[in-house]
Amino acid sequence: MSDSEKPTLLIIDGHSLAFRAFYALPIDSFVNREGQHTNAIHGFIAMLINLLSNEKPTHLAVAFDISRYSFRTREYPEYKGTRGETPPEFVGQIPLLEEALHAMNIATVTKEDYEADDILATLATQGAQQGYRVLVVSGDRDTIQLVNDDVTLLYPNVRGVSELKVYDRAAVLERYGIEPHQYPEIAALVGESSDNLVGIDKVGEKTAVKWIQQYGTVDEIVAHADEIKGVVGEKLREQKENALRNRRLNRLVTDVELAVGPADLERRQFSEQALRDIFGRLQFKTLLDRVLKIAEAEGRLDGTGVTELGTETGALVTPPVRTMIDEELGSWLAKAAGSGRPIGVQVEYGPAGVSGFGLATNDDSAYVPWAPGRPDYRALEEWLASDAPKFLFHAKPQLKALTRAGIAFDGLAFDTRLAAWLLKPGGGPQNLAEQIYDVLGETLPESDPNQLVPETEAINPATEAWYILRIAGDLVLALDDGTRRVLETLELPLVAVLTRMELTGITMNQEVLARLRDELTTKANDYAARAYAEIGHEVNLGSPKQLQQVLFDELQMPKTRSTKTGFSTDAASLADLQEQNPHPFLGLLLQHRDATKLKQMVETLERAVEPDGRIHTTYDPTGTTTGRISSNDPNLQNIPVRTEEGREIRSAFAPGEEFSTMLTADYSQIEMRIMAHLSQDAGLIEAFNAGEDLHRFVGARIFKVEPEEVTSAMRTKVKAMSYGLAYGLSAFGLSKQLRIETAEARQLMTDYFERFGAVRDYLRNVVEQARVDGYTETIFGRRRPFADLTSTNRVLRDNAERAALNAPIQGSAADILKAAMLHIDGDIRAQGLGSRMLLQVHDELVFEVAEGEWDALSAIVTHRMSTAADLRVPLEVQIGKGQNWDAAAH
DNA sequence: CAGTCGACGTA
DNA sequence: CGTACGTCGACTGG
Repeated sequence: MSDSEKPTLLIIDGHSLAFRAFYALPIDSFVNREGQHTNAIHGFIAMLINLLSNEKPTHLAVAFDISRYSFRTREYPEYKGTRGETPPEFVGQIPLLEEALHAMNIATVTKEDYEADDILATLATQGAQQGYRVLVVSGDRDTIQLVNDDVTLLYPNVRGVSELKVYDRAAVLERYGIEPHQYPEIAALVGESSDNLVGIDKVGEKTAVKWIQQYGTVDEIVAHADEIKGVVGEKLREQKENALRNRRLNRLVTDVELAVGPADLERRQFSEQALRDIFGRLQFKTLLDRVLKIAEAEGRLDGTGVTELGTETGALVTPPVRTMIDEELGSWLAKAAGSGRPIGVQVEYGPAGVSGFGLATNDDSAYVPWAPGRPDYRALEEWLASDAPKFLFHAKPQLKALTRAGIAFDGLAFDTRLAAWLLKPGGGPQNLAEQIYDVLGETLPESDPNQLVPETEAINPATEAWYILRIAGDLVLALDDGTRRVLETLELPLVAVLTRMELTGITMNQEVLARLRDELTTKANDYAARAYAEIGHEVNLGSPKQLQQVLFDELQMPKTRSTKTGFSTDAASLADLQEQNPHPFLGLLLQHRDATKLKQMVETLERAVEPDGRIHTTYDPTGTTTGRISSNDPNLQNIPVRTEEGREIRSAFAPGEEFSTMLTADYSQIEMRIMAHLSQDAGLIEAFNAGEDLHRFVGARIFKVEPEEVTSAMRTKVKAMSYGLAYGLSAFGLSKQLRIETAEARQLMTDYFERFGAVRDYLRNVVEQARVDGYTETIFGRRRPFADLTSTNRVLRDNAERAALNAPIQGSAADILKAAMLHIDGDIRAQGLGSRMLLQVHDELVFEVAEGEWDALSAIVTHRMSTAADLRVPLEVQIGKGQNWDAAAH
């Protein structure tokens, strides 16, 4: 068979090429509307298009590294150690590139513990044996060793990826004077700086080639080292171990066990829609047209929706699920968990409890049906309870189910949902199927819960576990060091703490709630009746639309701030109306609002009380963009505190029966303290170190009076100003809030910044830095990306600026309390205390205190909260004690 | 019945 | 024209 009749197998080293493209194309010219850099993807796809039209491959695959670690780093930890941290602009491009490739239905191949080069070597070897013309595309010179009569290397120029240099056997002979398979012998002697492989001093390419031509291999050269004269001979004898080690490491593995072979890589049809989706997100208009043109010419568009998952798409092949019990499970676990490799875990559970486990390695998966108390599950239980690394998606609800079933769990080493949120705190996938599509670009067959006889079988937990590992492989590559640190030191350990808090819940005094509900119902009805009397008819006071009718049509009141659907009837607007146009209806309406709002809240809480007499909220550690935790079902982070009536609701939160009292602990002015720390403003730092009332201190400076001369009006203004700073408050906003003239507000801000100039410099700098970096960062290294800072739309840009200004402050405060929670939880357990942490409200923690433990607990909490971070100012903690949440406030 | 809006509780 | 949330009732579109 002549070459032109042979099928052509094209295999590409994905990372290597994407990295070359990254450095070849200007970073700033390729950014999509989300602020994601796309230059590497663009360059890669452009190169791919050229290859498709020039080489017309019949078979195609792109290989990716799964992580920086492989069997080579195990043998030689310094391997590739010279490579610095991934440039931030490169982060996130690989997953998107994979998505784009999947949209084109091009297979991507990875293998745990190996590098992409080894996959290339394996597929090239198999391809050549099976009669393919093989083209290998890689920017790694080690792949020269693969070249032979059937295998050609296409190597990107220094300039980038627009041109590829062809290395066939003749070209290698001409360039290096040796056979391709001998190339690694030379590299081993000379060394390869990009892999951090040090060669032999004084030996360059010339000497190496000479030796190889004479002796053939490094082994032989070393064996005859005595024959080599001069300084180089001496160096060789001294450093021969380097060369031998290099030779071991640069030998590519040609028999990696892969889920696919060349024949599986035949090019396939793909969906135009899927392609448009991803290229649309990347904003690759020209490339989309070019890909579509080629695909159409080749007849590769199938005109259908998103591609189905499975072998026929060229996606990685899902390993078959094996159901295991008894000894088989024990030995499977021992083997899979051997050498400390992580295992993907998906706990299957329902209302009746845990019903099974999905477990997976990269190429194998197992389903374990669960039945409590069977002795043959001991291996599983021991492994679950051990610190052997486990990768999960959304671990918390699964940990809750395990705890309820009495199954101990430890070793949460990765949570793909948490990791995805850290990388993109905006939203991200909520369930596994979404994340599989998001990260891997594959669509799961979804079973319709409404169908009696499902058309498709629900995905097995074992397969889910396998997907989780694959997703983790991709996400790990996208994590920068700071984000990884936040994940490993804060978010992952916090999962167990939040799990305990949710399971513990908080006792409610239901008599108090019932009494409140009665009182509020009476009040609300009373206000409503009196309000109706004022206007002469009934109206739904809860309907903004009907209220507008009453206020602006019937009562002819002046128009308020306009909303999308008319004019505002919110409390501030009604207060304004009351001033301009006093009417008893307005006051009654406001009072009715207050009463009904509180009544609804009480009723919500009553409904939420479970049979144990306690409310179990659910914390969402991915609920915010800044790093805070949110609370829902019910939300216990917005229980009223500002008004006397509202606080009565707090008094219904009580310690459990066996507990003596409640303890609340909160940070005072933590956000201002973080501002002082980050801005290093000498005045503000002094204010906190002086230990006197912050607003009084600041007020004295601004109004140029003695602290004791600061009036309460002055203090109010300063307080509003200080708090507003961290939100990006404008003079206009300040004037509105304080009901003062804009000029006065502007003067206040000028005076403020005159005295605390470093604060202004800091705030400006945060935004500027975020514009350059594309993200902000907290003290602990948590990042929040921002795209709109460079938007030409002023509203978008201004909003982004205020959010960017606030993110490091709010986020750092969140980090600090999280760190404190971890330490407190650790201490409570280490000291074997019975007291329990119940609630977290952003800067406050609530505990129930066991008999006789007040001193121990308050010491732990005070110590751990005040030392949770090392700032330039002290972290002040206030502790309160009382028989309910309200009474325990200070 | 699901999704959106206005309003309002918290830090 | 002040950041970050969750929840409610009314309303809208189907």
